[in-house]
Amino acid sequence: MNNNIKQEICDCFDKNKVNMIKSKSLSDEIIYDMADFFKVFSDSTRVKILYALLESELCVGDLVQALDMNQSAVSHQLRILRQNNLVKFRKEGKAVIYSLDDSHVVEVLSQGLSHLLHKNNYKE
Amino acid sequence: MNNNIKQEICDCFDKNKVNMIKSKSLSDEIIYDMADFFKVFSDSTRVKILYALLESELCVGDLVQALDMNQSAVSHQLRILRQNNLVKFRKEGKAVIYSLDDSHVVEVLSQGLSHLLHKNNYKE
DNA sequence: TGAATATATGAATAATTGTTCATATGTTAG
DNA sequence: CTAACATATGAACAATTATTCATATATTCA
Repeated sequence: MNNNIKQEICDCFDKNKVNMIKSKSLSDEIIYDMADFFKVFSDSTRVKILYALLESELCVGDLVQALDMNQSAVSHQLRILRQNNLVKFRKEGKAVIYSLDDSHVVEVLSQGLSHLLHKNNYKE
Repeated sequence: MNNNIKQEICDCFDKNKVNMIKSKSLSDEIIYDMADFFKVFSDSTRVKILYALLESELCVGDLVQALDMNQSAVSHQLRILRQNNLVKFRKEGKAVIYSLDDSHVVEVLSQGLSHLLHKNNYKE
């Protein structure tokens, strides 16, 4: 057995390590875009909307009913989802019908859910 | 007076659809936890920290150098990452060495990245 | 012991954000 | 045309949040 395991000592202000990290770091642009992408999923109203649209396309009025929320609040959040290309819409008469636009949405949501189910115990 | 009543319910209101959505909706508890989970990834400082830790475990001082940020700001964000079980730490002398705690972190980050790379064109 | 170092934290501040209210836009029916 | 409806939006407000400054805690070393 090899007891001579080299301990990884934290050499603070170790230029080599720091420079390696710096050289592999993503550009600020990508970092900010990434944070913004996840920010869209960080509001419960938007998550509710996305989960509802996972089941079916819906007009704004039906979304308002299903989520039991203020119409204006739903509209404002739909705008954010639209601007981030997570939902698309078509008009049908007076109604505007929203649906999921991005296949990543499903994956991101299910990843978040599986993370929580793994960590927590939710009762029925 | 009240001859200007705003209607909350639209004509396209589809009871069956709405009830179906309601019956399949997640509990508020899960929704809030999900939003909170993604909220952790919605700040650029935290994303930077996580990406750095993807390369190597790092003490706080090295993180501060690598990200070129205020020590206090990094510490505050590390606390949030800790509280959400995304990073773990061990002490080694005066230093506190952080590393990724959750396998989901890698998946979530790479999903966010692949989403952006598909959507955007980033220059070298 | 006390100085030096590494990290953490409370308070203050500035910036961002979600909701609500009121109203605007756009569509259809009469 | 006008009325009614469906949705969108601007402004105001409250709540949240990230950062900074100052300081506290904890560890090592002389």
